[in-house]
Amino acid sequence: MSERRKLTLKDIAKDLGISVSTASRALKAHPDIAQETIQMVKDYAAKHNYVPNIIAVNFRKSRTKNIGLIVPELVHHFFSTVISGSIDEAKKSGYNILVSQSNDFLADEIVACKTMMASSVDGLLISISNETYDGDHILEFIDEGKPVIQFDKILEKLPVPKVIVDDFEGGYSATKHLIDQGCKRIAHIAGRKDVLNACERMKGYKKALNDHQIPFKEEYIRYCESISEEEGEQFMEEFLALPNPPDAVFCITDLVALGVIKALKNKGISIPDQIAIVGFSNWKLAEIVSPSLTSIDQHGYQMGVVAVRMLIQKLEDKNFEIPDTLELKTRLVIRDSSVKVKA
Amino acid sequence: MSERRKLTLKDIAKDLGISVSTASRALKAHPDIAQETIQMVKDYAAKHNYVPNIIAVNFRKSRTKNIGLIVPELVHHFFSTVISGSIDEAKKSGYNILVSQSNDFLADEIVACKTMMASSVDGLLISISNETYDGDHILEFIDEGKPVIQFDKILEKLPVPKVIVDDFEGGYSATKHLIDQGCKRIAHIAGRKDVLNACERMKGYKKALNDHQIPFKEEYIRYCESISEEEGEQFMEEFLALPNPPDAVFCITDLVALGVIKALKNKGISIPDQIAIVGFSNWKLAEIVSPSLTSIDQHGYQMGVVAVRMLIQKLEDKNFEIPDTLELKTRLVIRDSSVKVKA
DNA sequence: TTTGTTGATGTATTCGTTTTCATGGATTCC
DNA sequence: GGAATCCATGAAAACGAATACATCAACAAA
Repeated sequence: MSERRKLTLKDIAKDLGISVSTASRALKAHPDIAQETIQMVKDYAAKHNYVPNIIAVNFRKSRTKNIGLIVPELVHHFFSTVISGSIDEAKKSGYNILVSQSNDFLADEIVACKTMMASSVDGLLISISNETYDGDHILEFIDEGKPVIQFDKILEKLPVPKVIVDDFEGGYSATKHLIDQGCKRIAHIAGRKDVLNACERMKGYKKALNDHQIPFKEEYIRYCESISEEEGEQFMEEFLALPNPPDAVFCITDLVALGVIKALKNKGISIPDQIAIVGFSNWKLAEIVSPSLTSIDQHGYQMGVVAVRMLIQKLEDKNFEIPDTLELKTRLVIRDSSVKVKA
Repeated sequence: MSERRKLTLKDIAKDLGISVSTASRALKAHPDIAQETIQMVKDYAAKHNYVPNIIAVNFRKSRTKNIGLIVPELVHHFFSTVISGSIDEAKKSGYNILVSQSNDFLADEIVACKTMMASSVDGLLISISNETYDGDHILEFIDEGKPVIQFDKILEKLPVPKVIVDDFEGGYSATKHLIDQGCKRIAHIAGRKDVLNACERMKGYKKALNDHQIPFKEEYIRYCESISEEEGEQFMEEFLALPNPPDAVFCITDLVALGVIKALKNKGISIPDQIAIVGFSNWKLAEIVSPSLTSIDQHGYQMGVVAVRMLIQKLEDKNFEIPDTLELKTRLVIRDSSVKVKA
């Protein structure tokens, strides 16, 4: 109904008897413009509720103020935390976040990249899929002069800055915590050997054992393929069948730990007294399961914030050099699944 | 490095010795243009990898192809499902989704609306906060000629189309399911009386009781304020203290059901044999808890898809009339927490 | 031949803002 | 008194695509 055409600079100029350029400059308090003129224009603009046409501005500046964000999965506690952080941080500088998901398929990831390119984002944040071993589709952004930052799941060989969690430290502190609880036979259900994050956690695990004179035993190791609850359950059953079963399990992720808990409950084995458990990622479910699950928090929100902040710095100042790798520390969140009552 | 300036229509026109307008029209196969010319231009464009400058196009058409999406909480299983659906659907038509969250505060919601307005979205999808009883900030979009659709949590009095879940039916089928299991004393932990969804579920609950000649008893009703696990636990304890405790509980949400389960486990009461439980929303946790939780699925993904589809239809065709209210049916997902073994 | 019609293309304007490059008056300097 | 220097402003040209309107040839109808 109120078909009021939007007020433009031209309207202001005409009404005030000045030129469009003066109006434009006055609004940004350009030093060339007289103080009174600036006041006059600003007052007029405020009174008539002038708001610059952002589409025109973006066109003029050839930018969109949109930042692309590609994650493997959107309906996922960790990633939605990251998204939440990036949106909040981007908003502060007037940027928007466009989210897309790869479903952990390379093909979808490539499509997502193309879509982002087509909607002409100013820059890209990406956490790669499990299938991504080559980053040509990502490098295209660089070719177009659009900065890119990788986060969490990264392709190490890509010459693109990275924001990651210190998985090594996380693996170390999870394992050390179990050692501190008096555990001697600590198993590890790991992720795929070709996924970087998983390897780092494994390294942390090994280092912690080593630092405390506990021998590493291959029989206490299993590798997940799909990082599922079912795998956790199955591997735990295998561990229980060993002549000398472990007294603790460090799991690559909370979901796997859930499977482990299920297997132990089925056998009537008490957690943590007989077997202590630590997960990784600190998902919502860690609070929810019983017993509640000790886990490693990855500061997803913070990761989103940091990644966006660096990208925007680069966007606003071409000369800004994004640090090559930024590692966030993890945090051990102790809950019931790992704390042995002191005898 | 490759500082290749982007190919524009002007370049094509010059190289081909035609005018810019002919080039433009040829690319969209305008009927005025000769077939050979169309072919020639298209071939050239394909060969030189011409991609129209979307920022210029959007400017010319005064649109952004961005759709705003405001939810109470982003890190939330149901809402991220909705987001996932809307993003996927929007992508099909070349639209982007800009997500923002209100944290269930009115003030944040207003800010989010302003941000959306400032980034000049073409339309808005919104699920209101718990504090929103007045929609002036939402009507502003209508004033600006930008279509709006409410979804899930809606303000009924707002003259703005709504996509909702049939909460009444959900409440009814949850209750009926418990009745079918042979339960006679069915309690309901409800939501706030001033929240529409909660009331509808309550109505469905009452109707189901009534249809099966079970008297409604106020003593079996509790109202949550914050819809928390703690409330579920506390109210369940209150129920247990009754002279004649319920043999089933229908909870406003899965999280509340979780609290109920916790309370029952503490008391050593068996689920579902002594007390059966049904939740609502079918969050991830429903599969995870033990016993797994019977719940009502709200088809979040589908809701996102539908809402976006209608908004886009309106955007592409001003004359399209969005139906005033679209109700999606719920689905009862039966799990262990409610199925009594037949004696 | 003249007029009308159609088909294919070109010209010019527009969208709203920013920015480069004048312009012209006032002041200062020699 | 003329040149140099400011200062404040305006005029105009971008940015890239879409489009209303103009042109002009070829051909058909009269």
